[in-house]
Amino acid sequence: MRRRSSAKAEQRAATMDQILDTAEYLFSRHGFYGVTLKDVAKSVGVHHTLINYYFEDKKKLFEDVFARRAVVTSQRRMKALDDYAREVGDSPTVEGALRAFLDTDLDLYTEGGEGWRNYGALGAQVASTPEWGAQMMDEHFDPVVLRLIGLLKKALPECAEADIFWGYHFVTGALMLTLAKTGRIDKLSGGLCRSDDYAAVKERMATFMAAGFLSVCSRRKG
Amino acid sequence: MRRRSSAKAEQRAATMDQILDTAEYLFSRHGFYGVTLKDVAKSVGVHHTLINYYFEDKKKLFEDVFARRAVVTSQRRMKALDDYAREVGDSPTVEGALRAFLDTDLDLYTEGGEGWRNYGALGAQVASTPEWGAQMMDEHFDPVVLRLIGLLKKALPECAEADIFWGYHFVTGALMLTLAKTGRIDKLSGGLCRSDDYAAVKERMATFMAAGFLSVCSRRKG
DNA sequence: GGGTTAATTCACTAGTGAGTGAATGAACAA
DNA sequence: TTGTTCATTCACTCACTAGTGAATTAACCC
Repeated sequence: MRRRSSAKAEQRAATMDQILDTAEYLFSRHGFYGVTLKDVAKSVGVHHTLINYYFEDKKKLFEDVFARRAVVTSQRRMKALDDYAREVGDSPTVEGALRAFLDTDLDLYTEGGEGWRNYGALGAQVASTPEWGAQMMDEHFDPVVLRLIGLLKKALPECAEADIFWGYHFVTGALMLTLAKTGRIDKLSGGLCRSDDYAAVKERMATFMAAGFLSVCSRRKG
Repeated sequence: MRRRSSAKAEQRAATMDQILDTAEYLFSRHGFYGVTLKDVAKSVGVHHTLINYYFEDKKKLFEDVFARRAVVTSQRRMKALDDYAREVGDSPTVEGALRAFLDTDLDLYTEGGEGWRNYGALGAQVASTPEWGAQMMDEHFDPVVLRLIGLLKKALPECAEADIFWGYHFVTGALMLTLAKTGRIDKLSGGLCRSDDYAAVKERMATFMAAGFLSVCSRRKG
């Protein structure tokens, strides 16, 4: 007989999700070392040792927080890139590939609610953490990034490989700072632009970056 | 009579510099909360309470670390922008302005030795820290950034202001990820590109970003 | 309803955090 | 040489850290 999820199992899942959500929020704001298990527990309204019960230790909690959504965004973008590649057959454009990669993600952060926005800020922190951050990025995002780079190479067959990798590096830097949502552009622009206006970024980013790739890659041919 | 700096004063300055250098290194790798005053003191070879003696408290130490070089890079870039503006009179180009801003800084990180490279990684972290990071960036870098934006507006008189601010946002994101020096691009590119190869970045960045600005700003005119 | 299992809390350990105020000792000035 | 100044250390406080193992409570199943 198929097991209908019991009240216990539901409670378990709900509590774990609450812990993950809260930890995600706090980690995204204060970083790994800036948050204690007690902070998380207190905010959830639960005894702090319960977190050890569910997540083994603090590091594991952080990794679980990161992995939970990394899987989702990674798969989503992979699918978008696959769809795009199928759609255009053998002739992708730089902007088309970047749109599949960037717009898909920006939509997610726009529509995904607060949780996704917190995760974005967390990802931005992880991405610029030399310690174990780069390694976590590698583990979760290498496949989809290499898929994008494959398409870019196809779109720019004459282009030096290094130019494409550095171009991707610029793209990801810009994306990470966007997701960090620090509020800096708000003050800098006197309120004209808003850190959380992902639609404004989506409107500009792929176009901007595509032109960058083209100019760098054509520069040698003068 | 002018005071010749005594052995004591020299010692004082030397010790403070050592503490600043060490704190800079550690903070850049583990973040504010990931470093204890004892870590710093131990690494310098001094009692941990000496740091309180010189720097009041931990937060103040961090701010002093950040401010020490922020002043230098800010002034340097301001001068480079002024020089460039004078040189070209009333008709700057996007790429020219970006070169004055970016290349000047990248040279500094290339030639400035290990201290500057650590500071770069620290700055990258600060820039993507929502907490007090954005505020520190504001305080130290708003003038030079607004100077750059002034030149970009002149170079792109038809361009919407928001496009220019978002363009700057992309530029700074890319620069920060470069300075973070996480090693990610090394693995991703299979060793073809190196995180610490600022010369490679300098070679491409201004060109890349200038083309981005131009394409976004001309997009509306179809 | 009673034994079983799992979620949650409790009491505790062993260690670390930043910071303070008094003590030490060495350069300094007269 | 003697009293002063100041860099540095020392002894200590108080609060907090992650984590463990036992105790408690509540759902579950027959």
